Amino acid sequence: MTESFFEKVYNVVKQIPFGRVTSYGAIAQYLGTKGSARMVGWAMNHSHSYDSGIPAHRVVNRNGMLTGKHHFGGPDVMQQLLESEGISVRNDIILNFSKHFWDPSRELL
DNA sequence: TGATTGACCAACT
DNA sequence: CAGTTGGCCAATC
Repeated sequence: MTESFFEKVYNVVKQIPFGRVTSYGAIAQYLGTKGSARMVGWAMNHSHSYDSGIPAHRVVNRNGMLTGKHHFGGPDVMQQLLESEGISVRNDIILNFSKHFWDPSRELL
């Protein structure tokens, strides 16, 4: 397997169930490197260049805040996508974030 | 080729 | 309690 770190990130993000969200740090922790959470965000930034089918909108920061909403082509696109999956977003923050939170290292194995 | 940055997180001061 | 620093990996300057 010659998959790079960000390729693994894409692999995990694709496995996020519908109506669920996760955090950059959770993915990084699942990969075994919590410090590379920034890398996850970077990978998401170029996710469209690797595979357009990556639900990057399901990945937010630890606070459930839509930090990278501006990278979806619009400041409200990410929120609309999340609400479209039944996730309530208010003030760029996911409501009941813990409820929709999907931890790859816990649910996925 | 060395230095800087990046959609982060946790710990330390 | 708020601001700073360290850490991780890869890409860009």
